Amino acid sequence: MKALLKDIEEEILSAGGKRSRSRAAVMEQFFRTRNHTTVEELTRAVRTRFPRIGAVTVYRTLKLLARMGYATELDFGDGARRYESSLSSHHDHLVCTVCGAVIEFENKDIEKLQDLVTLRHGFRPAAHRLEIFGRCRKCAANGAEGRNE
Amino acid sequence: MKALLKDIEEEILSAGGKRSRSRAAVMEQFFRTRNHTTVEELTRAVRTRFPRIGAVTVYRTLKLLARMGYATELDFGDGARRYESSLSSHHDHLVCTVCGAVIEFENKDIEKLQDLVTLRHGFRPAAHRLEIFGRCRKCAANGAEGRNE
DNA sequence: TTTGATCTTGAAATTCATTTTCACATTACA
DNA sequence: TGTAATGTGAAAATGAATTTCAAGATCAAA
Repeated sequence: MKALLKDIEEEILSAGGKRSRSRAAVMEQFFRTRNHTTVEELTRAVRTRFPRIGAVTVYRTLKLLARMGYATELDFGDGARRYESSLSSHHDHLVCTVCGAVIEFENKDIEKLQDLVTLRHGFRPAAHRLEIFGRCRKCAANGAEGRNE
Repeated sequence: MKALLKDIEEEILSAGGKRSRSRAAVMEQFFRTRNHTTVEELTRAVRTRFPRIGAVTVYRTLKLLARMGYATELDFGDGARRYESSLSSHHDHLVCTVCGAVIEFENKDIEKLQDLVTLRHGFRPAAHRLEIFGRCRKCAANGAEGRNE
């Protein structure tokens, strides 16, 4: 973790950037925080320790991490962009449209089939995103209605 | 097509809605227009024939169609929500981050694997979305840089 | 067909996430 | 240490999407 932050800082340096306390604080909090966090959540979290850090810096830092490949932008259709660390192994999402729960899953076979598809189209994949929307076990049992029903 | 519009109108009626010329015009244009259209594009198209129709009505109509299951909301990460008719068979997308080209593909095997995954989690799927981002054949050959590089 | 309740509309106002601007602070490196 | 460049935060700007509201349509009952 300590090492990770150092690596990122050095990558920024060698790309012509500079170190910054604010950015370091945001990055550390980001890799600490639960996954699928929004800018708003992360800003609040960072501010408990560094009250003067602005939301703009959080936006900028997350965008930077995404550009460098350390974070992934997500969209679960609720109007707020979410970010997750891209360091843990790749996974996709089951999103419950009733209670908002997000279940992560990993499926190598699906990935392999995706590679076949891209190959067939001469397409060079860089990233992908698979989200399945529906009702989680609990909400399906309750027979409750979802956001779009 | 004529029949489709009639069906939708009747579904709206039996749900307590009323007929409307504006909405009919938007719907007809929507099913005529190329896929992956934005509200802005569709508004412009509708207005060539009905200049007084407002963008608000287009927003409302597309949202309605999505709620009724006749349209699907998409997000290719370029800041504008897109809609496609959900009448043609389901497919997913390869999105070129260099030139913006969108290639549709269909893969039953991937869908089957998805069903297995949801089953395993007791999840009742209602919709899913799979987008693969990267470079299309042409842009990969050119060695050009993409939006996020 | 008139009436009246209800839905729909379009323009303008509003909301809300995100981006840009800008003056000032911080950092890197000579 | 000087200084050129990058980073910061507050406020302003942007832009897509939604809400509001008064006026216009539509439908069903009388």
